[in-house]
Amino acid sequence: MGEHITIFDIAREAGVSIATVSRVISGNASVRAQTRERVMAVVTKYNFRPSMVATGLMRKKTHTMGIILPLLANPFYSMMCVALQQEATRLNYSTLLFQIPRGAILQQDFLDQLIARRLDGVIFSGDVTDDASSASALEGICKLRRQMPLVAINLREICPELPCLVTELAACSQLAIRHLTKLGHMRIALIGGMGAAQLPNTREQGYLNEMERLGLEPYPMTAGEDAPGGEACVTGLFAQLNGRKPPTALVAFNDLVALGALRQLKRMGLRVPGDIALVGCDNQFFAPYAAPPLTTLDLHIEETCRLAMNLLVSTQTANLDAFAQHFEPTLIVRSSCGFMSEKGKI
Amino acid sequence: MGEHITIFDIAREAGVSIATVSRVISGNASVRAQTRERVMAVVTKYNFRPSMVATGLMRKKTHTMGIILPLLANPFYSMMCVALQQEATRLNYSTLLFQIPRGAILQQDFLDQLIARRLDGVIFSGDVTDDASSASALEGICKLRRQMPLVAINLREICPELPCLVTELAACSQLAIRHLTKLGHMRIALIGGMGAAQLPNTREQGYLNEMERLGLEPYPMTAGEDAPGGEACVTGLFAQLNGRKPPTALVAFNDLVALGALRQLKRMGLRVPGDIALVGCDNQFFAPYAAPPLTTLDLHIEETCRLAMNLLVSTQTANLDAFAQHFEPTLIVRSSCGFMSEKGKI
DNA sequence: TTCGTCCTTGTAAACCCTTTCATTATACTG
DNA sequence: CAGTATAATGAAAGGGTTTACAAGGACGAA
Repeated sequence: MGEHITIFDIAREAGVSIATVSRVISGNASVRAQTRERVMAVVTKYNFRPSMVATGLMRKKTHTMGIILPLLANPFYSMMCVALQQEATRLNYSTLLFQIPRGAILQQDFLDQLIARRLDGVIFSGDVTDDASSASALEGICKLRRQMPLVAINLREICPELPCLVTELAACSQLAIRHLTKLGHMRIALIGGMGAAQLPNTREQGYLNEMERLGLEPYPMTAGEDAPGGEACVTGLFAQLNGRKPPTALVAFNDLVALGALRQLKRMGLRVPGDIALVGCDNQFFAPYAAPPLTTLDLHIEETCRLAMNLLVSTQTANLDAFAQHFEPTLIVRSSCGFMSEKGKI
Repeated sequence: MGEHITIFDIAREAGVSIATVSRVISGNASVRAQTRERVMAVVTKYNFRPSMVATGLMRKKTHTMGIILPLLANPFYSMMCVALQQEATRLNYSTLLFQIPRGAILQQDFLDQLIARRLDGVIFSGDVTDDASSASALEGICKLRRQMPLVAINLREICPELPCLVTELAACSQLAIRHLTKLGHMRIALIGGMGAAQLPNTREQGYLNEMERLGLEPYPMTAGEDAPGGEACVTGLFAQLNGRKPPTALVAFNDLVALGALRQLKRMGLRVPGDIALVGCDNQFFAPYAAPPLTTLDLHIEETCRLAMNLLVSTQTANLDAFAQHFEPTLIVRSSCGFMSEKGKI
């Protein structure tokens, strides 16, 4: 499209040097009022704005933050994206969005691109699993962190050097289980997840630990992270009971899984919460609209994201090595667990 | 974070001029094999990649596309974002995401920023309404289009100059209504929307037109675009019946509205599809998991997005003025409308 | 008047590349 | 082996800014 107007054009038309135009625009140098006005007139006449790629080159600052998330198909990550992007805008930054599917390791090539783009910083979030791909992703992140400001969300304390905001994911399972035991449940299964029982502060760990603490025997776990996964999980769970009595309550990895579980349970003729209780996680937008409305956990992810972005911006001035802040989930009670009074059957 | 390594460093260490390094990297000029190797060794040693901000300045190409969408809170737009971003990545572009809430007009200030960033192109999508804010947004878009490559999705043919990919939204209502009439319904209401009855190719228009074509009397419309809105819509609809018999079928503006409607209907003691049929729109991920699973319309938005991004990229070489391509929605039948046989009650 | 300040402005270097143009090295032809 | 065509390289300009530095002018003090 047509040529862009440059600072030279403005300078010529205003009858001053480019330096003066630059000073007028940036506003951080003294310019005679009369000159300023003359320049501003031309500037507004053409809607002139300095090319950010040129200023980026000079100032070594692109005013752009990278957001690296797994596929946004999971609305939880959409929420994060929304929150991060909005806060960035508020802070006068733009956001470059990258979706890297879990498992696709953060290859050198990708990291190099981030560097080449001279981003001012990067926010990273994603689920981590026990397997090798996660380890290598983590490694990539740590490497990246040495090259540019980076703050991680929910990456747990695996890379101690990483400035991290972490939701207490283990506490999610704990809260869910406590809620259920208060309602009288003792046979509680965790459905969904991505196989991260070895890692600290995961829902899997939280489940295992809390069950042990209460002297309850955990059910074998089944992996899954979306609605179809949730269906498969309950099928799988009931298939590998091996004579053991079925659970009276399910803790889902997230609301998506819960949604799938709901469907499969209905298919199996089990009523929620009448026959089996269910608690989700993430408090996603559809949770109140499930049938029955889902009891779930709110992770306060928007607040986390806001803080993360602010932190990232302030990185430029402050040192955040090993910064960490923790967020506690809160239980949102709706009706998928029923009420104490209904539970005479334990 | 530490200084970046530049092409000078590479050149010095490899004992060649920066021009040669540049040629080796870009690969589009002849360099003696031996020299190339020597340079490449240094390049890989340091993982050197030319700064994209510098190349952006030289080549006048940032390899960055802007994506302008309304709030991603609506998973339909998340889907678009995912699809657009993925296709961009495939085509070797990065995407800068902007969420501009509908109503927040596309101010000059925002447009100027897009220019200042020297984006290679912009994809725009959003709902359009009858009111002034939409008109002004459209105007902003048209203005932008004169300054940089731009393709619009579902913006209808309002700006004839705009290269557009458009889903036949009016056809959505039409398909839904036909499906319902085949099942015997005659009292059909449209719930949700944003007040766009005046505009061509909107669900609202489609509803009105098709009802008229069939000689059926339309119900007054109620606005809303998310799940809470859907609840309000059915409440509102039943409140302003004025003695008229209630509808036996509801066409929802989208699946979110349908979800809300489902909840409110249940609250009112109406069973879906037993007492009232419901069709959604967008075929969002949760549609199969609603109770009952939602009959809805698939807009093939991923395909649309893929094409849009390809188009945008090709804009650089081809002229797309007034390009337009239309996509037909397809009906996805699940169980929220029941089956013909159930309907003895008309 | 003359000197020293301060304010305003312009000149030019720098940022990190790509690319044109000129130059030198190599290969090819007769 | 001379002469020419071609391949490989380097020097330098250019892209659009910011900013350090220098210079000019106004002004008050001595």
